[in-house]
Amino acid sequence: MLTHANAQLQRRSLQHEVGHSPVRGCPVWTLTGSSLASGLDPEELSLVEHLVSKRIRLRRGDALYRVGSAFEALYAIRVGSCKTVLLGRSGHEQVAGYHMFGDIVGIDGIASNAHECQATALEDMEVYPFAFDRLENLARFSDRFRYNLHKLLSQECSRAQGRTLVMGTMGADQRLAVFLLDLSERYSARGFSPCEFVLRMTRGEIGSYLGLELETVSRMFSRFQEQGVLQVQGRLVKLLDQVALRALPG
Amino acid sequence: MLTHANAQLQRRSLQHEVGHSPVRGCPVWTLTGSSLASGLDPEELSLVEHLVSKRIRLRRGDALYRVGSAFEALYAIRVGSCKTVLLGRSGHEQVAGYHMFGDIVGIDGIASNAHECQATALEDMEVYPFAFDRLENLARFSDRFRYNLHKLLSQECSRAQGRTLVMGTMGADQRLAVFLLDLSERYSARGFSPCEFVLRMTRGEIGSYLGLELETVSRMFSRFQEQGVLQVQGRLVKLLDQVALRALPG
DNA sequence: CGACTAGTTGAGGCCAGTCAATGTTGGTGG
DNA sequence: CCACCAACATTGACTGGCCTCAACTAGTCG
Repeated sequence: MLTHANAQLQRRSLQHEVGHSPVRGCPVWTLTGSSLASGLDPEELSLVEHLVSKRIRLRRGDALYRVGSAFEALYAIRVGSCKTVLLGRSGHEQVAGYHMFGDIVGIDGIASNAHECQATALEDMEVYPFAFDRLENLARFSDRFRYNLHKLLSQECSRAQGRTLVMGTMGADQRLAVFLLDLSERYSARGFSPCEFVLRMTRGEIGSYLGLELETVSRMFSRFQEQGVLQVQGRLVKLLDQVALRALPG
Repeated sequence: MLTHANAQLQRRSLQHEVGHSPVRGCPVWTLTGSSLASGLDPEELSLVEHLVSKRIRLRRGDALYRVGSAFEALYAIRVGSCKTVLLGRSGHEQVAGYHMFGDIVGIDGIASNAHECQATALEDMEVYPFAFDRLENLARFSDRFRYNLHKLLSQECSRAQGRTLVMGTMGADQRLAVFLLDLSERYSARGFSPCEFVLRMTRGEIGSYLGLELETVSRMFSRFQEQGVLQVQGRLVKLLDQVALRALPG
């Protein structure tokens, strides 16, 4: 109950901050918040906006796309958050990413023209689809937009590569610390508190994302709390000692 | 001695296969072998070729670029192979990738205009630099090339993401199996034997790449040999039972 | 030859996985 | 309003896989 109210509050405060028209308007704020539209002049921005023809609503648990789905578009998240899940053979699955409003998902489909993972809403969502052929077309005319698109793709690489370093060299406590600091930074970049936020994932999903078991994640939360580094109550997390948290990873 | 002769042989046989002009010529074969130039018509191909102005030679151990180097170009590997290494703070480092001739390296620099890892030659190399601003420019005019470029970037993402799955969910034996099968496939795609090849990395580098210690890698090699799955002699690997190897992961 | 690097193998310890029991939360219907 | 249920979370005990430390071998180069 409290957590939900908190989310509401956050959402409202963001809307205020970026000062966008509350509903139905063009998704300017979604885009300017994203890397795709940064630095575009008004004319280019207008072109980008006109790529958006509809808005997709998802309920918690719904899939935006599934493994093997034909790749048609990138999706800008306007409201809510989702996870992307990779399926290993034998049903073994792993959370590949966590995406919040302002993020762009669907990049995994470009390589093979079919999505390689499944995107599942962690809460009710609204996303704007951008047909990829039209994005590519736009990239032909706008130097800046092309640059942004390349940067977006490249950043996705960097992110994934950073994760391999985390998974390959760090212990459970370090991994969780990195995860929390990443969340903190991303919330902060969106105008929210970097010290207090609500997790949208279960312990199991966090563990899957970090290459750990859910029990281990739970234990690490408890240990951090004992050490006074943070405070946890279910999915509500308060970071008390960011310095200590940052000192953990090597 | 034998291994080196083997490499020589392999190299010559490839040259034969793709039928390129043996030396000094334009790097057509390098490009057509790569994803960047696939499907281009002769005119476009010519444009790509003209992007190449020089050839860089590296000796084993030399760095093609270092962490923090200004990002200027992507590099097509004509001869040899290299590793890319990420540096965690506190000097901890991790091998991020292994790249052989026909591959393109340097993508890690796009996101922040500076390289995020270091590329080090594992043997003597020859690479062709492609100034990135000129690549971007070309991407403006050629739809097909733009598509290839996006695909290249996206594939890099997929590769990294696949690695996180390996590192997050698999045991030491499975990781090594995946690694060997990946090598096998890549050699095979270049016209070499998928069953017999020479590793260009030390046990320590393989371990770093897989998130394991060098002793563990060594032990896994020994175990596989005991089981009759493969045969190892130093860096020369012969895959005897690919079925068993493929059955391991998943 | 000696110094060095790469690789193999063994012994022991620790971190995280596994199994299992219990506690907590949120939603549903009597 | 409360009982009930399912999903989520916590905690403990035990196990095992991988890391760590260490000794030894093989090949390389000045």
